[in-house]
Amino acid sequence: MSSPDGLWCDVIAVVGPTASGKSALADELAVRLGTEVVSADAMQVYRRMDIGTAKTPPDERRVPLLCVDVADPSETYSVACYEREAHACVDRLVGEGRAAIVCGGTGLYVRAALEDMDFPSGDQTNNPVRERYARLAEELGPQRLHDLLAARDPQSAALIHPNNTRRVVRAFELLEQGLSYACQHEGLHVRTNRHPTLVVGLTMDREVLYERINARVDRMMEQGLVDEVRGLADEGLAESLTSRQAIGYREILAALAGECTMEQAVEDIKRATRRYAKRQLSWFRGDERVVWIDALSGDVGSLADHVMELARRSPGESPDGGRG
RNA sequence: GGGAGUGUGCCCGAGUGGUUAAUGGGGACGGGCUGUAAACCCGUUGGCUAUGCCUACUAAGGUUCGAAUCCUUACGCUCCCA
Repeated sequence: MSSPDGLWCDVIAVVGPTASGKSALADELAVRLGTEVVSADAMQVYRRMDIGTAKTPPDERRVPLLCVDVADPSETYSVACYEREAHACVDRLVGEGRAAIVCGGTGLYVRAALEDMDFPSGDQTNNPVRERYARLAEELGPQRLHDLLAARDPQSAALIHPNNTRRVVRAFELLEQGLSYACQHEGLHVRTNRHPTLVVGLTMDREVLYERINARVDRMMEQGLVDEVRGLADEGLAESLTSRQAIGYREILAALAGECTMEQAVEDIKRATRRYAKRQLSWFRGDERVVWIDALSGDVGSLADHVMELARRSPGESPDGGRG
Protein backbone atom coordinates (compact mmCIF):
# COMPACT_ATOMS: atom_id res chain seq x y z
CA MET A 1 0.00 0.00 0.00
CA SER A 2 0.95 3.60 -0.44
CA SER A 3 1.65 4.29 3.25
CA PRO A 4 2.85 7.86 3.13
CA ASP A 5 5.79 9.06 5.20
CA GLY A 6 6.57 5.60 6.44
CA LEU A 7 3.25 5.26 8.19
CA TRP A 8 1.42 1.97 8.38
CA CYS A 9 -1.91 3.82 8.06
CA ASP A 10 -3.49 5.96 5.38
CA VAL A 11 -5.91 7.60 7.77
CA ILE A 12 -5.40 9.03 11.23
CA ALA A 13 -8.60 9.82 13.07
CA VAL A 14 -8.61 12.09 16.09
CA VAL A 15 -11.70 11.61 18.22
CA GLY A 16 -12.87 12.41 21.75
CA PRO A 17 -15.18 14.69 23.68
CA THR A 18 -15.64 18.39 22.96
CA ALA A 19 -13.02 20.71 24.32
CA SER A 20 -10.40 18.00 24.55
CA GLY A 21 -8.14 19.63 21.96
CA LYS A 22 -8.88 17.53 18.90
CA SER A 23 -8.77 20.35 16.38
CA ALA A 24 -5.38 21.63 17.47
CA LEU A 25 -3.89 18.17 17.40
CA ALA A 26 -5.37 17.36 14.00
CA ASP A 27 -4.08 20.62 12.61
CA GLU A 28 -0.60 19.91 13.95
CA LEU A 29 -0.60 16.40 12.51
CA ALA A 30 -1.76 17.67 9.14
CA VAL A 31 1.00 20.27 9.07
CA ARG A 32 3.63 17.66 9.87
CA LEU A 33 2.32 15.30 7.24
CA GLY A 34 1.65 17.98 4.65
CA THR A 35 -1.96 17.00 4.38
CA GLU A 36 -5.47 18.23 5.19
CA VAL A 37 -8.09 17.70 7.87
CA VAL A 38 -11.50 16.17 7.26
CA SER A 39 -13.97 17.30 9.88
CA ALA A 40 -16.35 14.71 11.32
CA ASP A 41 -18.70 17.04 13.09
CA ALA A 42 -22.43 17.13 12.50
CA MET A 43 -22.81 20.79 13.29
CA GLN A 44 -19.69 22.27 11.75
CA VAL A 45 -21.09 21.35 8.36
CA TYR A 46 -23.32 24.40 8.61
CA ARG A 47 -22.20 27.74 7.31
CA ARG A 48 -22.36 30.75 9.60
CA MET A 49 -22.55 28.53 12.66
CA ASP A 50 -19.00 29.30 13.67
CA ILE A 51 -18.68 30.44 17.25
CA GLY A 52 -21.14 27.98 18.74
CA THR A 53 -19.64 24.99 16.97
CA ALA A 54 -16.11 26.00 17.95
CA LYS A 55 -15.07 25.92 14.33
CA THR A 56 -11.41 26.84 13.97
CA PRO A 57 -11.46 30.32 12.36
CA PRO A 58 -10.06 30.28 8.78
CA ASP A 59 -7.14 32.52 9.66
CA GLU A 60 -6.05 30.09 12.38
CA ARG A 61 -6.08 27.06 10.13
CA ARG A 62 -2.66 26.09 8.88
CA VAL A 63 -4.12 23.48 6.56
CA PRO A 64 -7.44 23.20 4.73
CA LEU A 65 -10.37 22.03 6.84
CA LEU A 66 -12.72 19.89 4.78
CA CYS A 67 -16.36 18.91 5.23
CA VAL A 68 -17.04 22.15 7.02
CA ASP A 69 -19.41 24.88 5.77
CA VAL A 70 -20.94 22.55 3.25
CA ALA A 71 -24.58 23.13 4.12
CA ASP A 72 -26.88 26.00 4.83
CA PRO A 73 -28.42 26.17 8.31
CA SER A 74 -31.83 26.01 6.70
CA GLU A 75 -30.98 22.68 5.08
CA THR A 76 -31.49 19.35 6.70
CA TYR A 77 -28.18 17.64 6.40
CA SER A 78 -27.70 13.98 7.23
CA VAL A 79 -25.07 11.32 7.78
CA ALA A 80 -25.68 9.95 4.34
CA CYS A 81 -24.78 13.27 2.73
CA TYR A 82 -21.78 13.53 4.98
CA GLU A 83 -20.59 10.03 4.17
CA ARG A 84 -20.39 10.80 0.45
CA GLU A 85 -18.48 14.02 0.96
CA ALA A 86 -16.15 12.62 3.59
CA HIS A 87 -15.28 9.59 1.47
CA ALA A 88 -14.53 11.85 -1.46
CA CYS A 89 -12.19 13.97 0.65
CA VAL A 90 -10.43 11.03 2.27
CA ASP A 91 -10.03 9.17 -1.01
CA ARG A 92 -8.64 12.23 -2.72
CA LEU A 93 -5.95 12.71 -0.09
CA VAL A 94 -5.06 9.05 0.05
CA GLY A 95 -5.01 8.98 -3.75
CA GLU A 96 -2.46 11.76 -3.65
CA GLY A 97 -0.29 9.66 -1.39
CA ARG A 98 -1.09 11.68 1.70
CA ALA A 99 -2.50 10.53 5.00
CA ALA A 100 -5.98 11.83 5.67
CA ILE A 101 -6.56 13.32 9.11
CA VAL A 102 -10.14 12.81 10.19
CA CYS A 103 -11.09 14.88 13.19
CA GLY A 104 -14.37 15.12 15.00
CA GLY A 105 -16.58 14.31 17.92
CA THR A 106 -19.71 13.07 16.23
CA GLY A 107 -19.45 9.32 16.65
CA LEU A 108 -21.73 8.38 13.82
CA TYR A 109 -20.00 10.79 11.45
CA VAL A 110 -16.60 9.42 12.35
CA ARG A 111 -17.85 5.97 11.46
CA ALA A 112 -19.32 7.28 8.25
CA ALA A 113 -15.98 8.81 7.32
CA LEU A 114 -13.98 5.71 8.13
CA GLU A 115 -16.30 2.92 7.04
CA ASP A 116 -18.80 2.03 4.39
CA MET A 117 -22.08 2.48 6.18
CA ASP A 118 -24.24 1.56 3.21
CA PHE A 119 -27.18 3.71 4.09
CA PRO A 120 -30.10 2.54 2.04
CA SER A 121 -30.84 4.99 -0.69
CA GLY A 122 -34.15 6.73 -0.46
CA ASP A 123 -35.83 9.91 0.44
CA GLN A 124 -34.36 12.90 2.12
CA THR A 125 -34.48 13.38 5.84
CA ASN A 126 -37.38 15.70 5.32
CA ASN A 127 -40.00 13.60 3.62
CA PRO A 128 -43.74 13.06 3.61
CA VAL A 129 -43.53 9.51 4.89
CA ARG A 130 -41.62 10.58 7.95
CA GLU A 131 -43.95 13.47 8.52
CA ARG A 132 -46.96 11.23 8.23
CA TYR A 133 -45.69 8.82 10.86
CA ALA A 134 -44.54 11.62 13.10
CA ARG A 135 -48.07 12.94 13.05
CA LEU A 136 -49.44 9.48 13.69
CA ALA A 137 -47.12 9.23 16.68
CA GLU A 138 -48.64 12.35 18.13
CA GLU A 139 -52.14 11.02 17.64
CA LEU A 140 -51.57 7.55 19.01
CA GLY A 141 -48.82 8.11 21.52
CA PRO A 142 -45.47 6.32 21.54
CA GLN A 143 -46.65 2.98 22.86
CA ARG A 144 -49.42 2.43 20.34
CA LEU A 145 -47.22 3.44 17.45
CA HIS A 146 -44.66 0.94 18.65
CA ASP A 147 -47.39 -1.70 18.88
CA LEU A 148 -48.22 -0.95 15.27
CA LEU A 149 -44.61 -1.47 14.28
CA ALA A 150 -44.49 -4.69 16.26
CA ALA A 151 -47.41 -5.98 14.22
CA ARG A 152 -45.71 -5.20 10.91
CA ASP A 153 -42.06 -5.76 11.75
CA PRO A 154 -41.56 -7.55 15.06
CA GLN A 155 -37.78 -7.86 14.69
CA SER A 156 -37.33 -4.14 14.34
CA ALA A 157 -39.80 -3.36 17.09
CA ALA A 158 -37.86 -5.58 19.44
CA LEU A 159 -34.73 -3.53 18.82
CA ILE A 160 -36.33 -0.16 19.46
CA HIS A 161 -37.55 1.11 22.78
CA PRO A 162 -41.24 2.17 22.57
CA ASN A 163 -40.39 5.66 23.80
CA ASN A 164 -37.88 6.19 21.05
CA THR A 165 -40.43 7.56 18.66
CA ARG A 166 -37.79 8.92 16.34
CA ARG A 167 -36.46 5.43 15.66
CA VAL A 168 -39.90 3.89 15.46
CA VAL A 169 -40.80 6.42 12.79
CA ARG A 170 -37.57 5.71 10.97
CA ALA A 171 -38.37 2.01 11.03
CA PHE A 172 -41.71 2.69 9.38
CA GLU A 173 -39.99 4.85 6.83
CA LEU A 174 -37.64 2.00 5.94
CA LEU A 175 -40.58 -0.37 5.80
CA GLU A 176 -42.20 1.82 3.18
CA GLN A 177 -39.07 1.37 1.11
CA GLY A 178 -39.23 -2.37 1.53
CA LEU A 179 -36.41 -2.39 4.05
CA SER A 180 -36.23 -3.42 7.67
CA TYR A 181 -34.52 -1.57 10.47
CA ALA A 182 -33.63 -4.97 11.90
CA CYS A 183 -31.86 -6.13 8.74
CA GLN A 184 -29.63 -3.15 8.53
CA HIS A 185 -29.06 -3.42 12.24
CA GLU A 186 -27.35 -6.72 11.67
CA GLY A 187 -23.61 -6.44 11.51
CA LEU A 188 -23.91 -3.09 13.16
CA HIS A 189 -20.94 -3.66 15.35
CA VAL A 190 -18.57 -4.85 12.72
CA ARG A 191 -16.27 -1.95 12.06
CA THR A 192 -14.42 -2.24 8.82
CA ASN A 193 -12.12 0.59 7.87
CA ARG A 194 -12.01 1.59 4.22
CA HIS A 195 -8.31 2.32 4.59
CA PRO A 196 -5.70 1.24 7.14
CA THR A 197 -6.60 3.56 10.00
CA LEU A 198 -5.21 4.70 13.31
CA VAL A 199 -7.90 6.03 15.63
CA VAL A 200 -6.61 8.19 18.44
CA GLY A 201 -8.93 9.15 21.29
CA LEU A 202 -8.24 12.14 23.46
CA THR A 203 -9.29 11.90 27.10
CA MET A 204 -8.64 13.73 30.29
CA ASP A 205 -9.73 13.95 33.87
CA ARG A 206 -13.48 14.55 33.90
CA GLU A 207 -13.34 17.55 36.21
CA VAL A 208 -10.72 19.27 34.10
CA LEU A 209 -12.75 18.57 31.00
CA TYR A 210 -15.83 20.14 32.57
CA GLU A 211 -13.85 23.20 33.61
CA ARG A 212 -12.63 23.55 30.05
CA ILE A 213 -16.16 23.23 28.74
CA ASN A 214 -17.43 25.93 31.08
CA ALA A 215 -14.60 28.22 30.14
CA ARG A 216 -15.17 27.60 26.47
CA VAL A 217 -18.84 28.49 26.71
CA ASP A 218 -17.97 31.73 28.49
CA ARG A 219 -15.50 32.47 25.72
CA MET A 220 -18.15 31.83 23.08
CA MET A 221 -20.38 34.39 24.77
CA GLU A 222 -17.52 36.89 24.74
CA GLN A 223 -16.90 36.19 21.08
CA GLY A 224 -20.47 37.13 20.26
CA LEU A 225 -22.47 33.92 20.20
CA VAL A 226 -25.67 35.88 20.86
CA ASP A 227 -25.15 38.03 17.77
CA GLU A 228 -24.36 34.99 15.70
CA VAL A 229 -27.57 33.29 16.79
CA ARG A 230 -29.59 36.47 16.33
CA GLY A 231 -28.30 36.78 12.79
CA LEU A 232 -29.22 33.18 12.02
CA ALA A 233 -32.60 33.62 13.65
CA ASP A 234 -33.29 36.52 11.30
CA GLU A 235 -32.78 34.21 8.38
CA GLY A 236 -35.02 31.55 9.84
CA LEU A 237 -32.85 29.30 11.97
CA ALA A 238 -35.71 28.77 14.38
CA GLU A 239 -37.60 26.88 11.67
CA SER A 240 -34.70 24.72 10.60
CA LEU A 241 -34.99 21.07 11.47
CA THR A 242 -31.43 20.21 12.30
CA SER A 243 -29.24 23.19 12.92
CA ARG A 244 -31.50 24.71 15.55
CA GLN A 245 -30.89 21.57 17.61
CA ALA A 246 -27.26 22.50 18.03
CA ILE A 247 -26.16 23.06 21.59
CA GLY A 248 -25.66 26.75 22.17
CA TYR A 249 -28.04 27.76 19.43
CA ARG A 250 -31.25 26.31 20.80
CA GLU A 251 -30.58 27.74 24.27
CA ILE A 252 -29.78 31.24 22.99
CA LEU A 253 -32.80 31.01 20.74
CA ALA A 254 -34.93 30.26 23.80
CA ALA A 255 -33.51 33.24 25.64
CA LEU A 256 -34.09 35.50 22.65
CA ALA A 257 -37.67 34.29 22.56
CA GLY A 258 -38.02 35.34 26.16
CA GLU A 259 -38.39 31.82 27.48
CA CYS A 260 -35.54 32.25 29.93
CA THR A 261 -32.86 34.73 30.92
CA MET A 262 -29.61 34.85 29.01
CA GLU A 263 -27.85 33.89 32.21
CA GLN A 264 -29.95 30.76 32.45
CA ALA A 265 -29.28 29.99 28.80
CA VAL A 266 -25.55 30.05 29.43
CA GLU A 267 -25.94 27.60 32.31
CA ASP A 268 -28.09 25.38 30.11
CA ILE A 269 -25.46 25.40 27.39
CA LYS A 270 -22.78 24.36 29.83
CA ARG A 271 -24.84 21.53 31.18
CA ALA A 272 -25.90 20.32 27.75
CA THR A 273 -22.28 20.39 26.62
CA ARG A 274 -21.19 18.39 29.66
CA ARG A 275 -23.79 15.77 28.87
CA TYR A 276 -22.78 15.73 25.27
CA ALA A 277 -19.17 15.14 26.24
CA LYS A 278 -20.30 12.23 28.36
CA ARG A 279 -22.21 10.70 25.49
CA GLN A 280 -19.23 11.14 23.21
CA LEU A 281 -17.04 9.34 25.71
CA SER A 282 -19.61 6.62 25.96
CA TRP A 283 -19.69 6.23 22.19
CA PHE A 284 -15.95 6.15 21.65
CA ARG A 285 -15.33 3.86 24.62
CA GLY A 286 -17.33 1.30 22.73
CA ASP A 287 -15.08 1.54 19.71
CA GLU A 288 -12.34 -1.01 20.08
CA ARG A 289 -10.18 0.72 17.48
CA VAL A 290 -9.53 3.72 19.65
CA VAL A 291 -6.08 4.12 21.15
CA TRP A 292 -6.56 6.49 24.06
CA ILE A 293 -4.09 9.15 24.99
CA ASP A 294 -4.25 11.61 27.85
CA ALA A 295 -4.77 15.05 26.39
CA LEU A 296 -3.20 16.60 29.46
CA SER A 297 0.01 14.60 29.18
CA GLY A 298 1.69 17.31 27.14
CA ASP A 299 1.32 20.15 24.68
CA VAL A 300 0.12 19.79 21.11
CA GLY A 301 3.64 19.13 19.96
CA SER A 302 4.30 16.22 22.24
CA LEU A 303 0.84 14.78 21.67
CA ALA A 304 1.58 14.88 17.95
CA ASP A 305 4.92 13.18 18.60
CA HIS A 306 3.06 10.45 20.41
CA VAL A 307 0.56 9.99 17.60
CA MET A 308 3.30 9.94 14.97
CA GLU A 309 5.03 7.21 16.92
CA LEU A 310 1.83 5.18 16.98
CA ALA A 311 1.37 5.72 13.26
CA ARG A 312 4.90 4.62 12.45
CA ARG A 313 4.83 1.45 14.46
CA SER A 314 3.81 -1.55 12.45
CA PRO A 315 0.24 -2.63 13.12
CA GLY A 316 1.48 -5.87 14.63
CA GLU A 317 3.40 -4.13 17.38
CA SER A 318 0.90 -1.40 18.08
CA PRO A 319 -1.48 -2.02 20.96
CA ASP A 320 -4.59 -1.88 18.87
CA GLY A 321 -4.07 0.05 15.73
CA GLY A 322 -4.13 -1.86 12.52
CA ARG A 323 -7.44 -3.64 12.66
CA GLY A 324 -9.70 -3.35 9.67
C1' G B 1 -37.02 39.55 74.64
C1' G B 2 -42.13 37.40 73.02
C1' G B 3 -44.81 34.52 69.23
C1' A B 4 -45.41 31.32 64.84
C1' G B 5 -43.18 28.09 61.58
C1' U B 6 -39.49 24.80 59.69
C1' G B 7 -35.22 21.02 59.41
C1' U B 8 -36.01 14.53 54.50
C1' G B 9 -31.06 11.12 50.54
C1' C B 10 -25.58 15.29 46.31
C1' C B 11 -29.55 19.46 45.67
C1' C B 12 -34.76 20.82 45.49
C1' G B 13 -38.98 18.64 47.21
C1' A B 14 -43.39 14.86 48.51
C1' G B 15 -44.71 11.89 52.45
C1' U B 16 -47.81 13.38 58.48
C1' G B 17 -47.96 6.36 62.85
C1' G B 18 -47.50 0.32 59.52
C1' U B 19 -46.06 -3.25 51.72
C1' U B 20 -40.85 3.20 53.26
C1' A B 21 -34.23 2.60 51.59
C1' A B 22 -38.48 6.44 51.52
C1' U B 23 -43.21 9.49 45.23
C1' G B 24 -41.33 13.29 41.97
C1' G B 25 -37.84 16.75 39.77
C1' G B 26 -32.77 18.39 39.16
C1' G B 27 -27.78 17.06 39.12
C1' A B 28 -24.28 13.19 38.63
C1' C B 29 -22.89 8.46 36.71
C1' G B 30 -23.49 4.41 33.19
C1' G B 31 -25.50 2.60 28.59
C1' G B 32 -27.96 2.23 23.58
C1' C B 33 -27.63 4.07 18.68
C1' U B 34 -26.75 2.82 10.61
C1' G B 35 -30.31 8.96 6.87
C1' U B 36 -32.60 14.97 12.58
C1' A B 37 -26.82 12.08 15.83
C1' A B 38 -24.56 18.66 19.59
C1' A B 39 -30.41 14.69 17.90
C1' C B 40 -33.29 10.68 20.01
C1' C B 41 -33.76 6.90 23.79
C1' C B 42 -32.83 3.72 28.27
C1' G B 43 -30.83 2.46 33.16
C1' U B 44 -28.48 3.51 38.04
C1' U B 45 -28.08 6.89 42.12
C1' G B 46 -27.19 4.92 51.31
C1' G B 47 -23.59 0.89 52.59
C1' C B 48 -22.21 -4.27 52.71
C1' U B 49 -18.58 -10.32 53.84
C1' A B 50 -25.54 -9.01 49.46
C1' U B 51 -31.96 -14.88 48.12
C1' G B 52 -29.91 -11.48 53.71
C1' C B 53 -27.89 -7.72 56.94
C1' C B 54 -26.58 -2.81 58.58
C1' U B 55 -27.14 2.53 58.67
C1' A B 56 -30.81 6.19 57.34
C1' C B 57 -35.52 11.47 57.18
C1' U B 58 -30.78 17.82 62.13
C1' A B 59 -29.22 15.61 67.40
C1' A B 60 -30.43 13.22 72.00
C1' G B 61 -34.23 11.18 74.72
C1' G B 62 -39.52 9.52 75.11
C1' U B 63 -44.59 7.34 73.66
C1' U B 64 -45.91 2.85 70.72
C1' C B 65 -46.27 -4.00 68.83
C1' G B 66 -44.47 -0.40 65.13
C1' A B 67 -42.23 6.55 63.94
C1' A B 68 -39.50 10.35 58.79
C1' U B 69 -44.46 10.87 60.67
C1' C B 70 -46.71 11.88 67.84
C1' C B 71 -44.20 14.17 72.62
C1' U B 72 -39.76 16.62 75.18
C1' U B 73 -35.24 19.10 74.99
C1' A B 74 -31.08 21.00 72.22
C1' C B 75 -29.16 23.03 67.81
C1' G B 76 -29.90 25.41 62.79
C1' C B 77 -32.87 28.28 59.48
C1' U B 78 -37.41 31.43 58.26
C1' C B 79 -41.15 34.87 59.36
C1' C B 80 -44.07 38.11 62.68
C1' C B 81 -44.42 41.32 67.16
C1' A B 82 -41.13 44.13 70.13
